[in-house]
Amino acid sequence: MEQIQNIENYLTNVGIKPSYQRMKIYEYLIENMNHPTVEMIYKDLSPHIPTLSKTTVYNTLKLFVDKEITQIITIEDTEARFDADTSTHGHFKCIKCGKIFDFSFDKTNLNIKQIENFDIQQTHLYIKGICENCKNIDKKNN
Amino acid sequence: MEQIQNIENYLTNVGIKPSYQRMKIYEYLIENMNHPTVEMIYKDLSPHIPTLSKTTVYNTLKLFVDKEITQIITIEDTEARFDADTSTHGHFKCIKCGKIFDFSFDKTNLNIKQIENFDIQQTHLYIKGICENCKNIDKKNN
DNA sequence: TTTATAATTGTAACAATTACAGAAATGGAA
DNA sequence: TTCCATTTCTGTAATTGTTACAATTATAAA
Ligand SMILES: [Mn+2]
Ligand SMILES: [Mn+2]
Ligand SMILES: [Zn+2]
Ligand SMILES: [Zn+2]
Repeated sequence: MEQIQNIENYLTNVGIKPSYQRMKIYEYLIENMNHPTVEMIYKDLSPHIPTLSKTTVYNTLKLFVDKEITQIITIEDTEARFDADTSTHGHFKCIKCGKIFDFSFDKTNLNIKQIENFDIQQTHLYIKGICENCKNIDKKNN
Repeated sequence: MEQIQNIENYLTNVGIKPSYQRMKIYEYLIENMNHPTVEMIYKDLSPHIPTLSKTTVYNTLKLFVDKEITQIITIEDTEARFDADTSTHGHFKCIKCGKIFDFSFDKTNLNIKQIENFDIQQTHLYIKGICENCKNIDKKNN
């Protein structure tokens, strides 16, 4: 209710006309910070917005990315994931359970010499491996 | 000539039967460290191997990745890129000229707390922006 | 040479994404 | 209100990167 009100103002402030679909999709993104795919967003919102088209999900996300209120996570090469948290932070993907975890890192002391005169606009750190929970499950089974 | 000989031995050592196609594709990867796409590899090798199939390029790259002599670079969400340098190193993509630059970074001082008990297998650092050359071109035009 | 196995090829299938044209909604001006 | 222009949304078709699969070809041992 009030959340929607906030979203409406927020979208307006960044120059996006707050249509019902756009508000619902943005609301979904901030309530589900688990880096959803287009498919997940569409599947979950369809019951509540029966007329929703997958094209609208694609168009809306592209608009959000253009206006820089959403970032694309390409940690897997199969399909894109979306994140309403546009701050620079890292992503860990567990190859066992598939879950994607956020983590923060210090990009100031990366000490990168080769590109020090380059103009940096986006920094993405992707780490793959096995999360603590899956590690413990593995231990038990051995 | 001799290069091919080395590649033949190298592939054999990592457990890959060195067919002509596989040797040529691996040779292409180490001679073109510009992180080619499947399309680039296929286009460039086709004239020299007229019977080459794009499926063979896909199959061969998957085999190289499985045997860990090649890594997949997913810096763009459109198509996969391949890198015969499997060491942990960063990639910078210039959004003007599209070129992808390698750089080294010290992953030890990233200071990541949230995933310190996780089992890390791969680390990918992708940075996007404008390279020095394109920056200078921009300056001249303003 | 025969025969089994592995590698390659070409086509079809698939899945994610984009293009596009028509329908619906929106927001003034008359 | 009605009319009209513009924007947004929708559904389908097209496109693109990738994978599945069956048939062909190459390889190598018996
Ligand atoms: Mn995130
Ligand atoms: Mn590289
Ligand atoms: Zn896990
Ligand atoms: Zn450049």
